[in-house]
Amino acid sequence: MAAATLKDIAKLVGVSVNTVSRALKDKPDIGLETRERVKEAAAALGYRPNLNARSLVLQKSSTIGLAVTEADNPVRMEFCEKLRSYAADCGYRVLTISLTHEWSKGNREALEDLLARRVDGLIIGYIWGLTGEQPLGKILEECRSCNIPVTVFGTPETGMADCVEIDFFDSAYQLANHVIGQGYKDIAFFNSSAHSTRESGFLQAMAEHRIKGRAVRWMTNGAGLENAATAMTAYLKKHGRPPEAVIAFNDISAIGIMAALKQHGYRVPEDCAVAGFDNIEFGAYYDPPLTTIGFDRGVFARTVWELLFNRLNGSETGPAKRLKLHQELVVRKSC
Amino acid sequence: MAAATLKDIAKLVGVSVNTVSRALKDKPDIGLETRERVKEAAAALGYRPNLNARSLVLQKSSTIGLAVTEADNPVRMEFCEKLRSYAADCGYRVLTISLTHEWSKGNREALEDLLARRVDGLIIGYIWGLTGEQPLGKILEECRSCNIPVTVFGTPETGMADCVEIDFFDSAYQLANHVIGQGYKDIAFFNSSAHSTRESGFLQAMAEHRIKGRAVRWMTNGAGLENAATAMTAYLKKHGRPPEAVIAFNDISAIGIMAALKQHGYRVPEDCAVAGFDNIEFGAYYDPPLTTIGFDRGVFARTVWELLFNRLNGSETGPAKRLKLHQELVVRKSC
DNA sequence: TCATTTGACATTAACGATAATGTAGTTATA
DNA sequence: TATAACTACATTATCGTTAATGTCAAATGA
Repeated sequence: MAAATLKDIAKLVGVSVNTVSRALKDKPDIGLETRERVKEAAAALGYRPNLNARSLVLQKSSTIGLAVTEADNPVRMEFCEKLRSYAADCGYRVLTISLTHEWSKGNREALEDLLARRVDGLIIGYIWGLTGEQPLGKILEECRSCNIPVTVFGTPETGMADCVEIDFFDSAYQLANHVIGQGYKDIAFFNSSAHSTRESGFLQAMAEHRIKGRAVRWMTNGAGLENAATAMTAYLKKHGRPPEAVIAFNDISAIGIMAALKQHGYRVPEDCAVAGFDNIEFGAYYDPPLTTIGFDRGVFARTVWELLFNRLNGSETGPAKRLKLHQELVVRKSC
Repeated sequence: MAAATLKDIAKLVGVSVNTVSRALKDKPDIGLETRERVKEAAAALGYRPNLNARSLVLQKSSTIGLAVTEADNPVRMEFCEKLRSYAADCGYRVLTISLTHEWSKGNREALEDLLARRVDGLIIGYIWGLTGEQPLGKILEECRSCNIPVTVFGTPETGMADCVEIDFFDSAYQLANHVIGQGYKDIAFFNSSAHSTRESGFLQAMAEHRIKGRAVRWMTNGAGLENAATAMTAYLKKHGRPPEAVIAFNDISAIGIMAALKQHGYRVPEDCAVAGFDNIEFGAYYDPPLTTIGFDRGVFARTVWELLFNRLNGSETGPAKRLKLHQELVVRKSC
């Protein structure tokens, strides 16, 4: 009734449990005919190895934990899938969990759960605004003391784990220069609360062109559609009209902003140009298609995975590494 | 160096392993002072129970597997999160994997992996077009023979597992009636390849009003933005102008269709009204806001969970059950 | 021919946790 | 006072799997 075990196969074939184990793994010291009979019996019983038992005795699970925020963001999904694929090529399974930006009890429990399953490594990404804060820091410390390698990305580095950064300063700088190059002067940066790398790049570009940049923080939980729309509505109420151009924290918020603009009767880009970050698929299908900045997600996932894999196989043992990834402009009609 | 075990705590405190186990679980037969000392030592060592070992000896993992397609669809995400929450309330953890519609090797491997981790139950959802096909059927059969309860949803029932259906026939019927009620007569249903429940509901409503319905199948892998846009472009090329109204297979394809319409210079809804299914968040922020049909996702997730939970705790042992869930119109500006 | 190698298996121990059972020492009961 | 009952532990067995040894007969070599 329950799932078949090696013992069941052993009984059926009339050999010892160990012989079954070795036969199924094509190890030496097993007769040809015995091997055949074992495999047949295994197939007949629908045998499936118990990974829990295996990871117990092997002292490794061949599993890595992947924890990201905003898992419904298409960009994340694409990343997760690529990463799963790279890991699989190296013989690792991936357990994915989704985190929230606010460091809730749920986040901690979800990560604890991965550790309780004895993952061999951990990848944590896209967490904002809580670098070095107690909860994440404590997890990282525990991982270090247990010798579990961790790679983080999309979050300011902590020094406690390998880190792949996306160069958002440069991205914002590039994006701002593009917007400025279009001839706009009254440019507003719509920012999320505690994230300022992009803002700094924006301000840098503005300063170099001696334009006074405006950064609006809408101070909400995350850069979602609704928050962004609300922020633009508030902006309009305060200033009476939109800026000439808006750079949004990401594509999703850019779309929220465009929606609000249109709702109030403004045209994009004629009355207000809009650009975002991430290059999500939806952006290309909005009206107007969204100008944005993004990167090759395959390269990104591969970079993150290799960082972790080098720790897993022991080929890298030094102090925490730090890599930076570049983004490229995608110019469409919104700006 | 490695993670702390009960044995480590036992050694530190000077008691037996079993005493430690019982102390941490607040079971009787343990002295007050011993209990304290054990807990202190556990905290000091950063002890975290090994779930693999626990599930081995308990013969249950308190974990259920959740497999859905299109995990980047916001609707799915919301569902997954609610389900996780309900399961947690019942003491179950959830392992989530994402499937593809085409029944690839990856799908099977991912499900096998869940089974190999000895999940206590399985929830599979949003798989199209392969009901009763070998791969899924075989998995369901294996689950049955291992006594692992399964609940499926968003896919035609198989008779082999409990099933929660969304009443897409009725939904399409409602939606079509709304569109007809708006006065449109030349209405096209943009369908995905192998899914016809919605189409049937649409045609039924059309027939009742003696209007000739048109159903276009764009025959692609999934109802994504790009496929939908391509389909509408093809429609325009073929007919020279859009229909008066379009009902799309889902909100995502509705947006793709609207994007294509606008790209060719047509206005929505003036030149062509559009409606979709699902009520995704993006729809409310599109220009124009999308008319759609959806349901309370909390209720849906709870329904699915309870079906499985009743099997897990043995309160339901009969043959496969089948439930149907109703959807409600969300009328916005696009139609 | 007898020691030695080799092939093909069986046996044992271990992983970490838990349940069932065992056992001193104390307390309560007859 | 003898014995049962209880307290607070320790011991042992078990889950499914794998690695490290053990074992025995046949094949090989000197």
